[in-house]
Order: sequence, then C-alpha cells, then structure tokens
Amino acid sequence: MSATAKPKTEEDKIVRRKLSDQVLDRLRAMILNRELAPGDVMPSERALMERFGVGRPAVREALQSLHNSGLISINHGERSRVNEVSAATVLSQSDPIARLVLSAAPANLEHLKHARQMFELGMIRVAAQKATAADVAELWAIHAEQERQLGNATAFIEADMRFHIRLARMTENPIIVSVSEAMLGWLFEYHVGLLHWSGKEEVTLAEHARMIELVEAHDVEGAVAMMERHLERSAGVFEAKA
Amino acid sequence: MSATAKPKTEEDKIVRRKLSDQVLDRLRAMILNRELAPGDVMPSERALMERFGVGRPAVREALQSLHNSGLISINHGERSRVNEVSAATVLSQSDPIARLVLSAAPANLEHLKHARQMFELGMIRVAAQKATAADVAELWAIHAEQERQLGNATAFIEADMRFHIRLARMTENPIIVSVSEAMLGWLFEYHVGLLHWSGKEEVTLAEHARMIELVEAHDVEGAVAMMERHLERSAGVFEAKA
DNA sequence: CGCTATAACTGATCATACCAGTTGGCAACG
DNA sequence: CGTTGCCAACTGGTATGATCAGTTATAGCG
Repeated sequence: MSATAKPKTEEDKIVRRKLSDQVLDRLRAMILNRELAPGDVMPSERALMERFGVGRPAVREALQSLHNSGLISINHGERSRVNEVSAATVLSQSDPIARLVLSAAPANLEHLKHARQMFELGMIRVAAQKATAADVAELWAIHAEQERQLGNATAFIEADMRFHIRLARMTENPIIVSVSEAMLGWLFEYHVGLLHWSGKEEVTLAEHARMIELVEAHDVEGAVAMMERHLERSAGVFEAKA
Repeated sequence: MSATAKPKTEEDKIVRRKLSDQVLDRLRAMILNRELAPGDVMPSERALMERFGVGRPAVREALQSLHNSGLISINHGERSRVNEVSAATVLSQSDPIARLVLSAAPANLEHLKHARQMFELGMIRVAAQKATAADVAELWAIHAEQERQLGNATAFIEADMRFHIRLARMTENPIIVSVSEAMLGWLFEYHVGLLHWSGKEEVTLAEHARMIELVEAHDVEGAVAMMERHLERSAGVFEAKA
C-alpha cells in the first residue's frame, strides 16, 4: 500500500471548503458584528453575488442555510430580513429533527420523559424560591381555566402545559422557559391518544392546586416532593402512538 | 376594497409551498419509513430530479437541507449516505447557532450557567442512586488524571468536563449525556481565559473526591448538596471573554 | 388628491454546461 | 500472471442565463 491517499494523520489535508460555506461564514460574521442588524434587510442575492465574486448558487445556498438556521427570514418577492435570535430560535430550529428522532426510536421517548422529570424537579425548586404574588395569582387563573375544560381532553391538556410553562417562567430564565416549552411540545405529540389520562383529571387538578399552595408558601422541599409524585403518577400518560 | 388580496382570515391561502420543501418532505418521509435505511446510499441528485419531476436546484436544496440537519452526509464525488440520528445529532446541529446566541447576548451566558446548575443537580441525584462499582472506579480514574494535569490549565479543565460527563453517563440516559456534553462545550468557550480558576484547583479536586465518596455511598441528598456547593463556588469561573 | 396600473425590483425555478472529485475497469508494463 | 497506471463514467459543486412569480414603488390617469 503506497502512502498516496488517506493519510492517517489529518495534517496536510488542504482545506477544500465549499464556496457556499465560505460565503455563509462571511454572512454569519456580518450578522454577529451587527453589520447587519436584526430587523433590517439584507442585500439581494444578486448584490451579494457580485460583492463576493461568486455565482448565484453559492450565495443562494448560504442564504438558504441561514434561513433554516432561523437567522434570517426569506419571503418571495421581498428582501430577506435578519432575525433576532434567542434560545427559542435554537430549539425551534431543531424541532423537526427532534420529532424524527423520537419517532424513529421509541426508547428516546422514555429518555425524554426521564430528562423532563429531572428538569422539572430543578425548575420547581427555583420557582418555589422566587414565587411572587403575581405568579401565584396567574397559576390559580390557569388552574381555574383547566378546571373549566374538564370535558374537553385536548383543551385540558393544553391548560396543563400552560401551567407547567408558567412555572418555568417563574425562574426568570428564558432558556429554561424555552426548553420547557420544547419538551412539552414534543411530549404532547404522544399525548393525543389520551387513553391513559381519562379518569385522572381530578387527581391532576388536586395535585396542581396543592403545588400552588406549596409554591406560595415558599416550601421548596414540599413543592419538589409534590412535583416528584405528580410526575411519577402521570408518567404513564405519555405513551407511544398506536 | 375588493376581495382579491390579503384575506385577514388565513383560510383560502393556497399552499404555495416551495418545491424544494415538498421534495424535502418526501425524502424525510422515505428516511422515516426506513425506505432509505441509515448507513446506505441515497439516489443521485440526477436520479431524484427525474423521479420527482423537478429541476436539480430543488433536489439540491432539499439534500442540502437534510445535510445541515445532520440526517445525511454529502461528500464530493461519492453518493450521499443516510446517517443514523440520535439526540447528539440534534444538539450538534444547533451548536453553531447556540454559540452565536451566546456571543450576541452575554445575559444568555448567565442563563445557561443557571440552567446547567439546575440540570446538574437533577443529574447527580439520579447518578447517586444508580452508581455501580464500575462507575465509581472510572470516576476515581478521571479524578487521578485530573490531579496529574494540575499544571496544565486546559487539560485540567478538560478532565473536569470528563468528570461531569461521566456522572451524566451514570443516568443511563443518552439525552441527558448529550445535553450535558453540549452545555459543557458551550461554557468551555468562555472558559479559556482561566483567570478565575487559578488557585482553586485543589478545592475543586477535593470537592470532586468528596462527591465520589458520597455517590459511592448512595448518599443522594449529600451528593446533591455537595454538587450545589461545588457549582455555586465555581460559578465565577465562566466569565465573558475580555 | 386618491386610486390604479405598470415598471422595476425581489426570490424561485429551471436548463445547461462545465469543473472537480471519486471510483472502477481496462490496458500496458514488469 | 500480477501489478501498476491511466482513463472513462459516474458523483457532487459551481457558474451562467433565462424565465416565472411574487412584492413594492412610482408615475399616470381619473
């Protein structure tokens, strides 16, 4: 075997980067440097093509990549606009692939439930510490709304999700809020059968009510324990679709 | 005003989906249905173009989108291959945007540190419950390795990361492992200054050692408390780059 | 002065050609 | 006969140019 190709040591390999990737880097740098401010428009494809001295496909691929990274919005006819990015952007971008992963490997659904359990436990701890009167009032409002939806299964679950998201918001941490929303959204997919939920709505409501009381009293350990029981009990609710 | 354009009600809007998006959906469905199994090759661009009756750009954009979603690998000259996806795929895909978000808004770094703190607290709880002799042995090995790197700051921190990732692995939950790896990787970016770490290495090592002992004894509450102190103390280590 | 139709943008798609890698087979050479 | 090296036929990457389809702004008409 001669030493021509496939050098084990990855040293001398010439960069060989795709043109569109270089364009992408330049554009990303421009966005990061605020040269292209969020909310304003980008140069047209034809302008960029001339500016960088590359063909239109290269520019186009780079813009398309930025688009499905969520960094810019592209609308037919208008100029593209730069978006402002946040934690929510990152998660919403990975949403379709996440769904695919969950669909492909049912075991991952169990892992996600487990991870969410851990996450929610940490969350309620912070929430119980930081709870304000306004927080508690809104929690009660959501609770009342959920009670009203006792007949409508979908609306009931949606109110349930709002309850947990409102708890997340009490951490005053947008990353935690976004992660919470994303996880609930993914789990909701496997939720629609509702087979395992029916009949336990009153228990859920009672547990939520108790949790609000504990949070209001800043009883951190009590709230954590309550949440742990709540999640443990409702673990069976999320099941793989038939 | 005639009823021609801009119907406030979003009902009659014709789908007007981009061609490449439809191609993308078809391909994604084919992957999900295992019609295209992970590990094997995809039809060539020209074949797909003829199969779907669209131009090459449409096919190309779809493939490109799948590529930077991490679902397929594209190499110049060879046929594209389908990847197997996992939780790690999802996170590695959102990595560059996550870095950009962190760079753009320093406040998010604080939020990430906070979220990680919560996450790690939940993790150590599960780890302390599930700890096996082999787990503990490996933790000690990593600890020894970290001790050897006392002079080399970068290697020291890398060993530190390995320690925490090994703890994550004890949950036997790949999602948790991947999230842990991703978070540490992001924080590591703001770590390289090392200004605030120097001089505290021994404390870190002592805390790690104590944590291993607690985990080995399955002292859940003790391990959680130890981790809380550990993270609280080292919170200042991650600072915005100068 | 206000409305409307058109011109001039924009991105979306296509067709075609050519460049640049990889692969595999075939032929010439040892 | 085996090996080597070259070349043809794939593959994806890029460029060009044209055309379609939306949006926007402007100029002209009522």
